[in-house]
Amino acid sequence: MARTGDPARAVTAPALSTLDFALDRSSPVPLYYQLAQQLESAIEHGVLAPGNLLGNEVDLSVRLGLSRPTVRQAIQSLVDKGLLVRRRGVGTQVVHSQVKRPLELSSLYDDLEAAGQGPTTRVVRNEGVPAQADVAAALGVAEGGEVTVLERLRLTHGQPVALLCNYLPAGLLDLDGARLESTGLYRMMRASGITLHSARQTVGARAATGEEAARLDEKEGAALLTMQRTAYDDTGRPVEYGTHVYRASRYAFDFQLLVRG
Amino acid sequence: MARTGDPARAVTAPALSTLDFALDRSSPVPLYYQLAQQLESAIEHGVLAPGNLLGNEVDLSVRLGLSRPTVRQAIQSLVDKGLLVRRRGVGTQVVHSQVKRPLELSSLYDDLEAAGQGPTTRVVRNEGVPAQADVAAALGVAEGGEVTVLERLRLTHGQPVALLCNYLPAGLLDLDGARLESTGLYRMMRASGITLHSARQTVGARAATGEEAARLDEKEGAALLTMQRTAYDDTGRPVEYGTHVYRASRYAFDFQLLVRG
DNA sequence: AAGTGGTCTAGACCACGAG
DNA sequence: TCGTGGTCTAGACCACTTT
Repeated sequence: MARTGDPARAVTAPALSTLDFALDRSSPVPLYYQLAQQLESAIEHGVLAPGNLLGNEVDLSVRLGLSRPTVRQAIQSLVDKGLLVRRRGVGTQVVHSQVKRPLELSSLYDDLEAAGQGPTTRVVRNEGVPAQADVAAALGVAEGGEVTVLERLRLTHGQPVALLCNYLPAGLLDLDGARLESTGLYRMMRASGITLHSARQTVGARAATGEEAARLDEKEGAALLTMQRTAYDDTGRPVEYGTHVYRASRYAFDFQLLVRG
Repeated sequence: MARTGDPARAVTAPALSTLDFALDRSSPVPLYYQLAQQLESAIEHGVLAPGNLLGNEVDLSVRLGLSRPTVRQAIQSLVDKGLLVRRRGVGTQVVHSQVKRPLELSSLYDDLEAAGQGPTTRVVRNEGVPAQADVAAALGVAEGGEVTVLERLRLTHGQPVALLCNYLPAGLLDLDGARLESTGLYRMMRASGITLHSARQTVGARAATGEEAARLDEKEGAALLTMQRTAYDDTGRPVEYGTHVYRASRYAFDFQLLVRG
């Protein structure tokens, strides 16, 4: 299956002309967004194959009955996602395979969004405490001020995978234990109108202490993966600070980086 | 230093009206980009403080002698970077402190862009070899086809930090050993006209083998941080596949995630 | 009611890359 | 030379938030 050279045969997608984009002008969903979604779906389903040209923007806008800026906005959003490439004098083409789903920041979502079927969560601790120095600094509150501490043990298939310790500003959220075990922290935040925007993470490794080993069913000294994270909402306010420890034998971070042009 | 509530006093930046944005219409640099840079600089230097309103887009465009879409494009780019927040009916304001520099994908750049003063690199191996199965799959070449293998030892302050093993498609690059040690892989790629676009990474941990321990000046069984990465250029073509091992006692990944709206 | 950003239009000219 | 995307304009109407 040699796929070495193959100089990106630039064929205009034959299906594109017959592809019917259903644009609903009465819908509250923006036109550029409708178009972007349908293009993305066409790429995902292989209707638009890697290397296919999209046809120039002017023609496309005429055929769709949209203005060129609107079509550009749709295309641009897919370029940002890494699905399309624009080249002056050439055209817009579907990116050369690979790298399908950018994984939606999996490490962040996996951790905050419990749910699913395999993974379960046991809430070990959930109470208000005075903030230690590092917590206070991360959450932007006074040292000794009240914060909520949340300790959870995460398991998959009955086996422990991670120890999660999170701190939240006091009163940010109603942390019902039962819902936490079934719903996950991230969904509870979202349901409370908190929009996550960015997070700063540090990922490292170290040997397990005796207590960690006992809780995670590892031997003392086993390699653990550690992660510290501070998450911010869309106003830049810190909403979560956490220290997580993972069994390296059962867990790894898997994520996609996009280089900003 | 309690900075708890402080309900984001929405004050229009007093300095904004006197801020002189120097827009050069004869410059090849796009106007929206010039504006974005100057806004970013103003935010960075504290001229625009967190929470400050930017003033509405229409006024701003009139005052700058630009059209509204152009001003919007500048603002949007800073919103994407997480420096500004837009709210309907409210306005655009500087994000509420924290999270200044998104670190420019440091883990990727740190690794590829050697240079600097502290870190040095020793090239241990640099030759063409037949691709093993995992390498072939990652780089999209035939199994057994020729690829370039590159093994490097990275040191800071004379101490070993990491073992880097990278595979590149054969003939992609002129890998001059001397330049590799001083310049770094990433810069050499960029100089060859290769534009990095995205990368897929897996970060984990494990205990050091005897050989790794010897090379990294650790004890056998010490916790190591591991990373596998496949990097792609802007056409989606894989340009690098690597397996890296770091001394956990001296290295951690530090990066910023932006949640895509 | 007033003000804000969100979307959309119908043009225009330019710079770059391919042939 | 010609076609492509890159940039820019000067409007318009709408939805949402605050007062």
